[in-house]
Amino acid sequence: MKRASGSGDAVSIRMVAEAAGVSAATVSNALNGKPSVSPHIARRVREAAEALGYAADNHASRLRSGKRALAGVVVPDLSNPMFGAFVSTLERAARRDGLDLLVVSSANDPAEEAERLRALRSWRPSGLIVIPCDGGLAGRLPPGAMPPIVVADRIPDAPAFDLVAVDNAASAGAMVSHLAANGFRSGLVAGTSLAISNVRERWEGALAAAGPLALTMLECGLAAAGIRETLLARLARGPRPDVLFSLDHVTSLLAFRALAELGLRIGRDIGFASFDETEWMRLVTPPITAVCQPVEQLAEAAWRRLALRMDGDDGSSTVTRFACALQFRGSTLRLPGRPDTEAA
Amino acid sequence: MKRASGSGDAVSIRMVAEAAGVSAATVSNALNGKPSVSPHIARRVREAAEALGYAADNHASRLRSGKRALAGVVVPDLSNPMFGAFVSTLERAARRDGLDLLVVSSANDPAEEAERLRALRSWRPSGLIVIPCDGGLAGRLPPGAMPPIVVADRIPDAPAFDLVAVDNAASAGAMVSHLAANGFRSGLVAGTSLAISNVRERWEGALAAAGPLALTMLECGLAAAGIRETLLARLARGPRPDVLFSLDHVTSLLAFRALAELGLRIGRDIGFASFDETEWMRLVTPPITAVCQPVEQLAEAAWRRLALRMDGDDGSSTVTRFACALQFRGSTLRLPGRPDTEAA
DNA sequence: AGCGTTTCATAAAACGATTTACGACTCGGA
DNA sequence: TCCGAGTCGTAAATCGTTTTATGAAACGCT
Repeated sequence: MKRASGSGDAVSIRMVAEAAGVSAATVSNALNGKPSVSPHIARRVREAAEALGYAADNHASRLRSGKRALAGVVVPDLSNPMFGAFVSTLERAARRDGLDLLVVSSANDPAEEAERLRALRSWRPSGLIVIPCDGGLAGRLPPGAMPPIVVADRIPDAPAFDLVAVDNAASAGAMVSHLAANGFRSGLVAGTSLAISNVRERWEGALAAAGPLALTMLECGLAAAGIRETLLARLARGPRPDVLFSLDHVTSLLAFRALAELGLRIGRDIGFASFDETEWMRLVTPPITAVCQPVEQLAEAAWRRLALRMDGDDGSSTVTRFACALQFRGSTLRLPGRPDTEAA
Repeated sequence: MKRASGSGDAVSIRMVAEAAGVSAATVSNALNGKPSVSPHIARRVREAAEALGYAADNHASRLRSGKRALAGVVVPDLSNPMFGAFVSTLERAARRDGLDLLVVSSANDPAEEAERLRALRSWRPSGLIVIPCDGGLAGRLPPGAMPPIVVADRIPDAPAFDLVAVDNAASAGAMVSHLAANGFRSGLVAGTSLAISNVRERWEGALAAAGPLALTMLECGLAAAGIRETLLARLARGPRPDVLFSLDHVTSLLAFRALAELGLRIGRDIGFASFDETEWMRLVTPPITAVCQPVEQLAEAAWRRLALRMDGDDGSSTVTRFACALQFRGSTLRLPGRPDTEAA
């Protein structure tokens, strides 16, 4: 049988040595391609290793050699497709550099995040990529030496980290310009909370680019139920905005449903745009205009940055921002009820 | 500064020992709560460890003690939300048992899968959970001793593994019964390939439960472009089926678009149901009837099974199947063009 | 005081690999 | 024949931790 009970009966370098009739050191040298072992012996060793199904124990190997072997990544929630894609890309990049990836989730909970960082550190990873659950990451690092850390997507309060993120302000601004150009005159901007850096940056960027478009911010909170309530309340009473711009995909989803619930037809009664694209936005009728975050680019860049740090670059911390692509779709065509008021 | 260059300058047990004025062994005993160390000394050690920010090196620890510390999980594609949710649940379960999770992706490529299994083994994980990319997993295990393996979601050709999966046949059957009861008389069943066990089981289950509903299978292949072409070709010419039942979420997505492209109105011109639910199905109009796979249950069950094996259970391999919930929605209401032909 | 038990800290031996330092051997040249 | 320079394999030291075996001190009892 191939399967055995655990790792206790794994074949060690000494067994290979014995089988090949050489010393353990020679086995190590041969398998690691050291030139100081003759081709004849090297072949014998390789054959013995093959026959026994030997694979060096990474723990022992790393312990003695100190070579890089692991990197860690902390995300707020793996079941979020965006983070899934992020980790997926990261994993491929790490593998290219011969590192394995320890993946942990903070469940969007600061305490959990601190705990997971602690646990991660015991594996002595050569580097860490973190998508923090809030701005307070710096205060949650375990005491003592830490490997280089690259922060992605969310902006920490302390500027002491390398940061790779999306150009929130510019992208939100571009979207708002598009809305203004299409004749929308009043906009409701919905997001979870301005305490979240991404949301704040997007709101500020939108505001700065608003021009003739009058914008109002609506903070909906972090819980799904609360978001729904807040949106329904605001849309049901008071003057109806020309267009709704939601600043994250969770709010977008709930907003989409709220609009349906209220009988507001997207593209006819009200315009709709989303920061952050998910699959359904292309499928509904009309399809939803959205800001697409370049997740793969983010992950690639984060890894590149980390690779530099792991190679000893100790320059001051950098900020890398990526532009988002804008997908203009049917949900933000000019409103039919309004005349063309383009002020060119 | 808190951040240091790498793991080279990490504080070791000896430094703690020196700081506390005791031996390394005592530090180890104290921190691991061994009763043989007096409360007075234990406190001194804990304080010293705290002050220096000491955390034991897991590699050394695992090497010497042989205690369980890592488990591995192999998925075909982390950016697939279903697998993301699976890994997410798994990670929480593993943590509960004090294990960290090494996550790797096989990119749906058998060669890559073999490679990743090899790499994983060098970490001497106490257990492995694998969602194989095809049935040939057994042939891709690296030679030599392996830890216990639980296979999830996809069914391997060789029956030598513990298996945790969804009850494909029964669920597809239940869906087909629903369709038949709603008066649909001809159905097109679309899936990637019958060579994939999940698809095959679903098709066979559907067929067995068809009753008065005449079913045809349409294999669309694995590439997105090919799936689209095949669907368009089949739907454009020949007799139009009353209902389309797609057997996986990728095919569902492409089918949804193909129907739109052909101008076929779901729920009016043709019924539509999907095996596997994704977010958009609740959002489009009409919403799509779907079979919902209990991903979290799958992950929990897979971990429970693995935990048993890691505890030394060496009974013969088991198969655990889970029923899926069916969500009946607007896409499979009785077709308006047809009379009620219910054969009570 | 003498002696058997307990209590508690430590020195030393692992764990499985890599690296260092050394030694045996061959070869070429004078 | 003898020496210096290469080749190539190995014994031993080492990484940071846990475990085992040992022993010193304290205590209770006669």
